[in-house]
Amino acid sequence: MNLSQFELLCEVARVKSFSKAAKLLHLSQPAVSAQINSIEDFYGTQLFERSSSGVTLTEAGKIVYSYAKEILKLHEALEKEVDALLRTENQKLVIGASSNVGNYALPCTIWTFKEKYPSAEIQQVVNNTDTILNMLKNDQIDIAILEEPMSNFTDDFVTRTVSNDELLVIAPPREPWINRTTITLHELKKAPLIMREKGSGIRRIFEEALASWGLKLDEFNVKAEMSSINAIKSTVEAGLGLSISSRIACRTAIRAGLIHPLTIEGKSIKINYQLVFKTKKPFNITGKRFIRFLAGPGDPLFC
Amino acid sequence: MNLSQFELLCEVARVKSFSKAAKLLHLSQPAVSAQINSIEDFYGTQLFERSSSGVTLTEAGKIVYSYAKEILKLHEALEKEVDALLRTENQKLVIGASSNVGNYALPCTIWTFKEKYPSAEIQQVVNNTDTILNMLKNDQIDIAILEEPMSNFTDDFVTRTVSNDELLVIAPPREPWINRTTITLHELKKAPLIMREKGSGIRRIFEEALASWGLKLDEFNVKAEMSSINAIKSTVEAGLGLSISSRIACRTAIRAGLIHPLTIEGKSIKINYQLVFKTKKPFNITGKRFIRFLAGPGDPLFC
DNA sequence: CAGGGTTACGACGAACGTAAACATT
DNA sequence: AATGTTTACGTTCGTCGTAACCCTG
Repeated sequence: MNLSQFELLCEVARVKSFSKAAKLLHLSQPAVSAQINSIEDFYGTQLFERSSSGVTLTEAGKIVYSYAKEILKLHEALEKEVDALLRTENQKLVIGASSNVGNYALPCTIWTFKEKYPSAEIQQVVNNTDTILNMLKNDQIDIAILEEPMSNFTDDFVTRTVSNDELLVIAPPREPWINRTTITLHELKKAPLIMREKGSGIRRIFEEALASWGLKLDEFNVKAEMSSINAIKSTVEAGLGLSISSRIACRTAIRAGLIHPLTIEGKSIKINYQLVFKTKKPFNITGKRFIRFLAGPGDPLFC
Repeated sequence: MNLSQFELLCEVARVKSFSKAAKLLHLSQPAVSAQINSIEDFYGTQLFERSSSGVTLTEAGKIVYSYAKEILKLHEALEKEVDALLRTENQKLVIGASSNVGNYALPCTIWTFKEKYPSAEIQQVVNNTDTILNMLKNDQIDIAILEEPMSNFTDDFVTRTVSNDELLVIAPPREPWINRTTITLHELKKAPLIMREKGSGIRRIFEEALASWGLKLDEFNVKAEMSSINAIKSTVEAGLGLSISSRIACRTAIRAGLIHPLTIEGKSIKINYQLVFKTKKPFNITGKRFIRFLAGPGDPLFC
């Protein structure tokens, strides 16, 4: 038996569904199914009652569940104690992140991480995707979290998808947009558009999406280029144009009614956020833990 | 992290040596080394101080060790509870064993096993190797423990070595043997010899050893064939001849001074005791546990 | 027929054993 | 030399994801 199997079992028991647990653990449903089967095989009895509307713990399952929680708690305490002992050691980790990730997602992630590992010293660097990538190459940062840097990557780097998001068109919250949920590509081409600067991951993803539809950014009515997401939001809010943003970057502004989100009719532009680091990097304990942490249950960035 | 890794760590900590732990856990030394390395990597710090005279726990290692013991204890309690819940279920396991194993090794093994899993119902069948094999084929027993049945086996069976032993020549504890520790092949060929019956694993192993030296049993002076190990020992003790036996079958008689062990000069005949079961066998919990148990630390048969 | 769980299968990585190297006494 | 650990390498087995399938409301 494996601690991660206990974690899986606890997650399944908590959400009462293989498929939901699979999503939360970043696994496929069959993988969860197989793991549960192997655990049941280990204890020689069924632990979950399967039904078409999810699963429930059997009597034996309840026993295993309660002990599994205890064991995991004990192991967390173990990690904390080792942590306390090594407090004097090098626990520093420098994380670089693109604007979207660094400004809107990562702070909460780091906060959760530091709650689990209080002695970790994390330094955060935010810049646009290209700049962060260069810093990673030059060893100025240990690890990066970026919009999917696609294939322009050598074997020297490891990438691992940790979350996903989508691109939105953002508009001022008034006519003609306020009562619409979509915008046609044709409309978007004509509208005044504010873009992020070159080197922005969001901009690149948008351009790649355009390319896949046979379009180029030149054909659009780009009024301004800005490197600050806040500046863009303010500009859109002021009604000076539309822009492109990730959902996470504008979700609070949307909730506050400051800007209005639109999707492009019939299209959807997904973003994968990835962890990137050098293959040969010898991480200290904080680095190893942070990588493990991002692989754990729940969405590490949208927490 | 894995429970078996905790077990390995505890074993290493207990015996303060990678190589000794490897033997006790039926692993190679490099395997233990690699596992410890991977555990140390997980916690981000060294857990054992290596020296040429074994290993000692570091401060961090002591912490991990104490928690590991707790976690394993908790997991044993978990198994016990599941066990109690399933007490009404089918917990029966029929184990067949050859004379050597069944008479001299298995009783203690089963006793230890039942101490760990009190609800297990184990029935033991003892007969010679060939008979036990036939019973296994006919599903009269669930599992067999035998002298290595070599290669005369199909894919339908799984074999797993669980312990080893050696063949001895046993002699009466008086002249001319009492002051000797070895016997030449030439002497053995001439001496009156008492053999186990055909179908005995011990006899087959002896005959195979002879064959590897270019000899046949016909060339020996076989005075009698007996199917009872006790009868053979009594006969040897009475000075009526020499015989061949496994060390485990005669160790108490040797300790009591009733018979005298000899090895064949320049030769050594090893015995591997193996667990054998049908590949497709769907074991109940007792069966699974028994198989796991035999793979655990310590020599399961010479306990 | 849609949501949820299982089965089948190919790919990848972890763990093992063997053998050889290396370190210490 | 002997004992004990590490490194190197090929093999095997476990775990994963994809895709197809099956069951039930």
